[in-house]
Amino acid sequence: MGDKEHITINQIADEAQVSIATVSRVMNGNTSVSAERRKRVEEVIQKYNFSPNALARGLISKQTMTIGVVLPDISNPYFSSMFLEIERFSLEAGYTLLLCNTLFGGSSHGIRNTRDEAYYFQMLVEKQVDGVLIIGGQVDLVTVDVNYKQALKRLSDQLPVVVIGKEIEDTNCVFIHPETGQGVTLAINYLYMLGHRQIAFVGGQPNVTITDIRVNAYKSALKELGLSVDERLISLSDYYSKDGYSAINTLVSRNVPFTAFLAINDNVAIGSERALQDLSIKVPEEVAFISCDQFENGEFHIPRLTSINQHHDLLGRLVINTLINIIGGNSSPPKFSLAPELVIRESCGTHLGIKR
Amino acid sequence: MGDKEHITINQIADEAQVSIATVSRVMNGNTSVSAERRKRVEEVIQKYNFSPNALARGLISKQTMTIGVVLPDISNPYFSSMFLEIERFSLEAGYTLLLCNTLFGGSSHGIRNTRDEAYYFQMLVEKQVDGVLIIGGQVDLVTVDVNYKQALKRLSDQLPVVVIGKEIEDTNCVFIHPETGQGVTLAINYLYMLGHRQIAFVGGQPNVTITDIRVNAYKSALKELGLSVDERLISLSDYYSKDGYSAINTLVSRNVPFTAFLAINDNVAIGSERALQDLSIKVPEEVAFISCDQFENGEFHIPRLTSINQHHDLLGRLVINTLINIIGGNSSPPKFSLAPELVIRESCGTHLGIKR
DNA sequence: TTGAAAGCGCTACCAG
DNA sequence: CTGGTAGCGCTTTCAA
Repeated sequence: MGDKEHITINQIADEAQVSIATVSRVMNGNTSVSAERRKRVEEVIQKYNFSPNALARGLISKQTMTIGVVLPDISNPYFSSMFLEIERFSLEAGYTLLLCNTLFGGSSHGIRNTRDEAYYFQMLVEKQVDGVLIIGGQVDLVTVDVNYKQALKRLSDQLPVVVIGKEIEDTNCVFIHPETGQGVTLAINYLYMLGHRQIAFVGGQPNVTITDIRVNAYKSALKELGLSVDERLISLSDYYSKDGYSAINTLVSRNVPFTAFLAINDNVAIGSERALQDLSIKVPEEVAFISCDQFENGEFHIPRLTSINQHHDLLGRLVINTLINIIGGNSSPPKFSLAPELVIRESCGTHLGIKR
Repeated sequence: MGDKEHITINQIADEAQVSIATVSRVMNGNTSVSAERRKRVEEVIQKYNFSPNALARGLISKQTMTIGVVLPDISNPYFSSMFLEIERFSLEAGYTLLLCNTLFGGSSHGIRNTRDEAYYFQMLVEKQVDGVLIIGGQVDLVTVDVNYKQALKRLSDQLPVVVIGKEIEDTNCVFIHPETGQGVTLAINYLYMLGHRQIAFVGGQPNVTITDIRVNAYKSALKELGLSVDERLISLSDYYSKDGYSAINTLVSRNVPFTAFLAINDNVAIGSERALQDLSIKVPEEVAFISCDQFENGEFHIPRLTSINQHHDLLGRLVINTLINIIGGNSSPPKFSLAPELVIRESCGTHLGIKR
């Protein structure tokens, strides 16, 4: 049972022989308290290890020092590394985070939630969080569901919301949309430079903005280089290892030759490589690849993954700062540019000495 | 600014021409409301999309339907997969989770927090969470810090606390301590069966319970098989890929031959393999290995990782259920056994056909 | 079935 | 500098 004792400000006031107003002042660092009383109060607080009830506090102050973070799947390194960065900054600013995994589209574990994002939104409003951060999920769909959009509007009508993703009109969210196509161009150019002319694209859920943008960037880059686009070289699936595995199998079954491919992220790259190995296709000798989104372990992979660092950590920092600023009343327009960086390692078969 | 409008129960009552008591009844599914009034109230609630203030609610009801989860690093697959499972069950029971990454011992990213666990504990108490789940961190140290212990005691004096880890006396926590040595025995026996006689142990932070237990199990298993224990074949470090990498380098530099090793988890295994590759030692031909703790991507690795499934998901389910039961007043003693399972894949060089 | 009213624990205003 | 007190928004008796 949760029936453990709870000290209140009244008991502290009693024992310290002062009014609750004075105790409150001491707790909030108000200067208008005599040294003697302050000391007395502090001692009693110490003695009972008293911590003020944040509910009561929040009821008056209208802030809970809590921020809601809504994302699809924390077990995905993309989200977890960002979350860590977000938490670090929240902590410094005194905020705590309510994490909501919507498991949109299913996680790597195949787990699915029974509740949708609207449910979480409602809950966050009820709990009076000071703001909400939305990182992926339904916002990322190329065409956003009407109900979702409505839920998002309602949420953003009630509290500050920052979302990582492309703008959804008729809502009051602040949208931060990093350029994610640029890196693809970098990658394609690099592969071209190495002599590759048949380059495939592997992984990523169809109809999700990031997939869309990258596929488009892929096509544009190809055209820019005077290469033709063959739709059969595009094999989408999802964002996990198993999806890289299946995507490669699909791709190979189409019998269109390719000498290199772009994987939507490191997980997909790993699954892809596994699939190629099972098909006795040598990597990187026969097929080179680059991942569009760098995760943690890539540099320990065999071969070490050449991939694009999209600076998720910086992005995380950016969004939490933006949100906290908005909560604080400073609506500083989020100015930023996170130029992606091609990290050349071994999965394209060369070192080039460019290593950095 | 967070100055968005907030509807309250009063306005709903006004508009519906009933008392706030009636509105409250409607919201809480109390039957003592006439159909007519109920309908009127529901319509107004709908109209304004009213959600009750959980702070005010919690102030009276003494519960916030929020649970605090304290763990070292959510970017570690061990924790994230467990968290997902925990969240799923919390959700069903109506709880939301406050996630606290203590970054104890530093994360894979090298990030460290400025606050310690005691700070989080304090914050969770203030926010009146209904219970706390502690998964790793300082609890896992072989000798627990005095201050930490005191903080833990204070926390558990004030609310229900379930910790995954070995018992720490003088606290009111419920401890759930899965057997983690058993799997090691399985692994060693398997390696022995394959003919290995010089088996090393790689990774894991020294002075952390789980490392300790596994190293001890490793030693016992070796002795059981009539093999001698050579301390030079034990190379500890930490739990990430980079740590597997460094641990192998240390190990090899000692010049004690080994034909197989146990890695503390899949991350370490991956880093280890990379190190061996860099040393031109062939895996699994020259050195076979098994990971003690299976993560997500192991089956896509080259070679596919043979590792031990410790059933973290089940453990997560177990602990959250235990906590929720305690919160609900049922102090059902956590009965369980999670027999680890050796998942044989390729990193020991054979398939054996045992595949399952 | 209904509403009035008493708080939950705290902050902030107002007098003194 | 200090204490009294009016709420914050809600639930829950207690009468009606």
